[in-house]
Amino acid sequence: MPRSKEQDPRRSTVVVRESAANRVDKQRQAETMRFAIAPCSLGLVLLARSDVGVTAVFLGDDHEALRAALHDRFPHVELTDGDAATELLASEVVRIVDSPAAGIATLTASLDLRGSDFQRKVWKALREIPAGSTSTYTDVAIRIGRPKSVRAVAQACGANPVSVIVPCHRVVRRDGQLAGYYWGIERKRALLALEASA
DNA sequence: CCTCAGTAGTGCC
DNA sequence: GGCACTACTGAGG
Repeated sequence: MPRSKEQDPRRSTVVVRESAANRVDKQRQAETMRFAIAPCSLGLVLLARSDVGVTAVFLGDDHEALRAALHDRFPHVELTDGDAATELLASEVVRIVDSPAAGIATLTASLDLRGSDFQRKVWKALREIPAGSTSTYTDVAIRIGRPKSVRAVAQACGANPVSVIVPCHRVVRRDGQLAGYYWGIERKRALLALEASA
């Protein structure tokens, strides 16, 4: 599902724009990300991080598929098994998923979000939606000052590389329908149910 | 129910 | 630059 193309802006080349200080020199030598996979009530969660912060939180049912998805997302990045710190972060995400009341969606690590300016603006807005509540694509569009960019907001939600932590699952249609979820609509439903009961 | 147009960001020529 | 995608929405059959 994640496209695999040379000039996908979510790619490591964007690091240049994201934070010049952390840029790996033109990717002459590949950047490295560590990742860890842990089981949770939704299946498996994969967390990846760069030297800057968390770059990905994927959901799935299969170790290999998750790893492949990570590679699709960051084709030029060298992936290595997580260290203790990465495993810890993965377990934090599991905790946030399985007990949203305790989690309060804060991770003890910074995020390294790779995307366009517009996408990061959307993702930032999503992080302001409190657990247990929902917003709509229209509301988010208004909040970022682009009231007509409703569909683009939805698209940006779908491109969110850091599920759960950037709670794109809390955005639903104006009419109350759940709309879609990259990791499966059932997971979106489950996440919202867990948060609602917390 | 269903279709349609408006609309804007992004992917892929 | 161009064209075809959408996790949208409100209006009109």
